[in-house]
Amino acid sequence: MERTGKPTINDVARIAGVSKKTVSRVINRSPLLNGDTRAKVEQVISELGYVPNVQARALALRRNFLIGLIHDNPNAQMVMNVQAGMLEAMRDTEFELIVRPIDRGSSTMLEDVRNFLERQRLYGVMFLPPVSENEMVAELCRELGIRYVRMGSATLDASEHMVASNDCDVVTEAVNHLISLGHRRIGLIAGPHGFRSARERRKGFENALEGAGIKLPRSLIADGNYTFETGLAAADRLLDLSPRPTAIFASNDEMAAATLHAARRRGMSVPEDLSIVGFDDTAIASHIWPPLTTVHWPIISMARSAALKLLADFFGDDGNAVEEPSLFPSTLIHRASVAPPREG
Amino acid sequence: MERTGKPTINDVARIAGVSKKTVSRVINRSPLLNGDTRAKVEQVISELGYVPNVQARALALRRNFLIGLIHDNPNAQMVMNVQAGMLEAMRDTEFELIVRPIDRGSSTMLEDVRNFLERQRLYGVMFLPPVSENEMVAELCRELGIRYVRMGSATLDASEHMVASNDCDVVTEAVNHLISLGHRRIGLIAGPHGFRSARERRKGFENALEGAGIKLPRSLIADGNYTFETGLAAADRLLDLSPRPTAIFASNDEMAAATLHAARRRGMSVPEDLSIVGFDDTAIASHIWPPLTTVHWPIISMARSAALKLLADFFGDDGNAVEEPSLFPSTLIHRASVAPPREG
DNA sequence: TTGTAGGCGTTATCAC
DNA sequence: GTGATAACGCCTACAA
Repeated sequence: MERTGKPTINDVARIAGVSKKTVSRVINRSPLLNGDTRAKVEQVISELGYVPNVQARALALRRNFLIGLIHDNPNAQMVMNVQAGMLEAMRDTEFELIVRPIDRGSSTMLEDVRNFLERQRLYGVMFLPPVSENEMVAELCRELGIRYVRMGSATLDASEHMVASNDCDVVTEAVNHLISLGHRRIGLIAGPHGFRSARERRKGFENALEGAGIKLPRSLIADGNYTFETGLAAADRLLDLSPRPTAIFASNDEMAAATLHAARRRGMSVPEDLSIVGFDDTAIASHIWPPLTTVHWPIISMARSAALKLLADFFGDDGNAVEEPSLFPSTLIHRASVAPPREG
Repeated sequence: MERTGKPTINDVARIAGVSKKTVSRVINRSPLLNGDTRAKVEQVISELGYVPNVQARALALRRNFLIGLIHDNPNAQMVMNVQAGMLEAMRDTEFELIVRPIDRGSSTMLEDVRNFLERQRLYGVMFLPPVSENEMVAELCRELGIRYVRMGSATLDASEHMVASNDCDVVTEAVNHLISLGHRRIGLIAGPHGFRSARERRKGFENALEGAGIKLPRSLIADGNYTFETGLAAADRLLDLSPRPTAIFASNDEMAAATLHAARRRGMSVPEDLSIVGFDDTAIASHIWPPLTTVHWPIISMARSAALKLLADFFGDDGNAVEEPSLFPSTLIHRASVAPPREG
């Protein structure tokens, strides 16, 4: 009697003595259903251990319940936080998260994304920086008619497609803080050129100096690549200068940690000989000694919000739902890696 | 003429003047196909931009192309590395990765996993520790007839279901190294009780001391929870002892970093006043100052191997494929956080 | 409130 | 080699 494989809607219908459609109604909680019928069907469902087939459902509904996360981000903690935030929004829904790291750099990157989106026919996708900064992926989504949200360091798209932080302003705030402590020779370890976030943070840095009327020798800007190793090299370049900078703003924590590393390696103490400010507030920032003054951005909230934007149509019978914000202010976290310079 | 939505196999068949089945054969690279027919169909496919619908395919084939990753692991870098390793194995296949963090602790954990597996009908799942150590999830997979692989600190299952490291032995090696340098008072910051990895590492620690005939005061073992905060508290407890330990093995890097943090906070220098060994070789281990001596385990290789085990049936027309290993030896990485004790 | 017929886009069967 | 026809498991019309 028991066929191999799992029971289907037909089995339930047959055993419960009703039509498939009635079972379907039970599954989908149709309101117009006799209580007795429903009870009977539910009874059979639980006896059989029937579970609807999502693939068949997706086919019939012509849409599935998959949300994609596309990223080419080197920061593990950030990606995990994004996943956590998105999954929080998707909790108790039938949506699942499918992750797709891609290779920026690769010449076929855009084709890869296109293939992925076309094949999977996702309900929606989220893009993380830096790939999110690429206008062509947004264009692609529009062409394919697929819901998308981009995460970034500045507003690049319409509100329903964007969650952004205010990198530029918060860096200005951070550097102003250094200036207010008396620092004048402040170094910058910049991020990679292709990254919008790198540009924003650099702009914020320059705005602060300009606002304070400090003229900036070009040599006080060193290029990094958001990695520890490049941060180390950049820090060494800055610390080789004479006179040395008394403070360094590194465009992310990884490079800030490298700066600390470089300073210690040459016997300098932090913050006495050198103040350091990072960006991201990743685990390393609070775990190294001394703990890093850094910029915290609410990644989990941003990701949750992004997922909710993606799911807006799904939740949105009540069109008057509170609209999700698209700008998420970052904040400066004061810790022990910053102090006034030794010699005023 | 253009209907809304994407072209289907029917459109291709109609325009190419062949049957659906022929188109299907082209898609699936059936060998018995006239070259002309194939060329014509491929022409139409590319003109139309036709992409097969994976949901329909999944329905017809009665299996999909999704691999699940189930974890409740607090270590972001580890999870990301696992994802990277699995995706490496899945590259250029039509498989996709769907991630599912779960809440250990939750009383409905097992039910959640069951629902997830039953609904999604995945091709296979990978479990990360610590949930992978739970025998009931393996039991569940067997019951549901779903392919699974577990990752762990010791061999818990048959080779085709397991990728394991040798935590116990490598910790013994690490502690022997400390002993050979002259350390006698060696502290342990243990991991949480529920974790097999915590047990293995503790066992390795005890084996080394026993092997050297060192009797271990109970107070030299402090409990941690694999988090920075608990590591900090545990380290403080050990450093409050008198006499102090001259070396501490922390069961993971997070807690080792915390130990370093605690030591510096009280003005001790590392490794002069205290040697520290961690476990995991996460980014923080090499980035803090001094860089941590720690245990490296080949997570990416393990994850790649695990995915290949999952996909063995799929790849495995050639049954004589090289079998994937299931034991992956970890290695001790010597860095600057270890030195001989100050007073012999 | 419930059931029937037909379709979603693909693959398997088995003729031709 | 190729093509009707019938699954696969569900859902949306439209009837009853």
